[in-house]
Amino acid sequence: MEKFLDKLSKEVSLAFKEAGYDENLGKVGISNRPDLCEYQCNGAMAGAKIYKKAPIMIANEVAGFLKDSKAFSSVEVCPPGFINLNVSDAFLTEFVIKMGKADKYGIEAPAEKKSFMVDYGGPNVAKPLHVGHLRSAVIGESIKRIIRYMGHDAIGDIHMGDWGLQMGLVIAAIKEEKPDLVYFDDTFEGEYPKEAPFTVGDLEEIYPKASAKSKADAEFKDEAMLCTKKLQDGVRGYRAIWKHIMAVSVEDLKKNYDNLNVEFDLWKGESDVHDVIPGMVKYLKDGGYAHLSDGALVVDVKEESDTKEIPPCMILKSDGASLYNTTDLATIMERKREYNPDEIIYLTDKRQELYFEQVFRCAKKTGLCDPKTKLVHIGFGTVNGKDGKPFKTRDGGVMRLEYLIKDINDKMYEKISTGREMSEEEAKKVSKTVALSAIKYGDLSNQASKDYIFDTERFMSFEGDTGPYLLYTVVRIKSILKKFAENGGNLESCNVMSTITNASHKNLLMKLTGYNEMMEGAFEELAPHRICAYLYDLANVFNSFYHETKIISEENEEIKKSYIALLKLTLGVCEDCMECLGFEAPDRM
RNA sequence: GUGUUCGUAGCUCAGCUGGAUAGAGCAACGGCCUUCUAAGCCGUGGGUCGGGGGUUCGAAUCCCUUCGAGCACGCCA
Repeated sequence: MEKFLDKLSKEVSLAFKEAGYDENLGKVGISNRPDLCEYQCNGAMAGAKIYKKAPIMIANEVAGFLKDSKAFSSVEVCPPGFINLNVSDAFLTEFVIKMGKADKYGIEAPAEKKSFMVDYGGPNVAKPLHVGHLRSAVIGESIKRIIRYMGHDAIGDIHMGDWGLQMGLVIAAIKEEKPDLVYFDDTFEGEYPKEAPFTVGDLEEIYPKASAKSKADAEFKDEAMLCTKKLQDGVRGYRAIWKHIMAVSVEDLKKNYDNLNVEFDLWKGESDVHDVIPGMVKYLKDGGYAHLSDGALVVDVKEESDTKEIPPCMILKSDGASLYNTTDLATIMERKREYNPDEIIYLTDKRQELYFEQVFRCAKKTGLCDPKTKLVHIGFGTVNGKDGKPFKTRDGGVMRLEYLIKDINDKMYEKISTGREMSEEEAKKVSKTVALSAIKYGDLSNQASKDYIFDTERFMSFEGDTGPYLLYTVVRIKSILKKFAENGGNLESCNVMSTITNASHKNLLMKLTGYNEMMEGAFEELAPHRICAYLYDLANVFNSFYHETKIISEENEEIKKSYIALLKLTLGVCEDCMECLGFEAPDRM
């Protein structure tokens, strides 16, 4: 469905053309002076230079041709050459009526359906999630949903850190503590136990200890490296214990991501490409792409247009071992082979920007990646505490995501269960829903690339630009619709009609018309915060309308039904926005 | 050092490809509930958009410069 601003622009462009000017000057935008008009066109001023004519004259001529336009109820020219426009009720309501009937409120299926892979989450196996993992999960999930909503295909891949030294450290630590375990007996030929000899809790303790020990104890570090090698070489027992670590850890991760309403299609990791790395390295060598530099195997990725020094992309360390780059390149290769997507989107901390630039260039240059595949890195900023420094616990440790979420859930439960009549069970469920919106909206409403301050109190507030405020607004709408139905009203029979009763009514209609344009923008820029801003604006205009307008008690039956239809539309738009952001509203709160 | 991102109200942030008087929220103050959830709405105060220069009819936005902050810059991920 055509965008509303484009429809208005078409009208004005035609007037420019009729007046003898370039029709491209007729672009209409939302007014930045709502006290003067609803929409505005500044083309006359841009045209002044081209036609060597006073802008006010051009504007007046154009306005003359707009007199009969059905789209506008008023057209005014203001010095130096603004064309101020008010949209006619009929034109506006006609659009909203069409929008209400259209699939996805006027968002058309894409001309060309594309396939995307979204690489997000990126947790490390055997290590608990911390606040840093929040952004990747929340933003990535939203981007995946936006892509799907726009009618494209998206595969979400968690891309775990499940290989390399970190696993060797864990295995070495287990071995040290329980050297008699059958996994470490090289002569053992039977079947390994199905049960893991440890729990998630054990793993969470093992890793930090092992990591610290390896730094102080050289012997232990050597052992860890040996374990890593044995694992990678496929030694039976080491693979078996690794599988236990994976199973235990993945189960826990699933639980955690589940709590965030984040869902992955693929649970792949670095280990999945281990076997294809030798082939890839051979390909890079044989193709003449890679060469040795200071003992390491690298691919040059400099380009003439560079304004900065881009170091080569390292394929193998000087000791011949693979590294992050190696697995990422191999993953690109495998993704090409298995899915050949049109675009791969990576969500990581923005500090990895240069790194991904190197990897992308290398993948393109060497043909590991299809030339048509677009590789995109979305680097997000740091989550800071109230002091503006990276978010920490009170004693300065890393804040575990699980505890953070639990803390917010508990606080929200307290807030919701006091002063509301609600069963404990419902209050728990509702507070979890509201808490999730607080966390996700708090994160997503900031531009991804910027650092932001994680202020629990502010995010959880029901006032202002917060998730709970939006949910509250949606709950209000639901409540009215419920009441209407309880009073015997038929929701299906309600239609928006062309009467506009007051200013806030019109504002609501106008805000709704911007939906498809906003969503397309959010998709093109992969920017969930655009949806947040729209949702907040929409909630505000709705609340104004709500306070100015009695809906259930409206006596004119037709107008009442029109209001109800408008509420249904507003609710639908809000729900679709929230769906794209990855949270939802309860029925009451 | 090189590159890069950023600097907007007391605080947290918007501001799309340059447009009229720079916007929200929080905090402060003042109104509005016999009526659909007042967890709301309406209003008041608060700013040399870090500084300086330039391009333009017109700059928070584009260019240059300067100050300040963060981050990255081959064997970590």
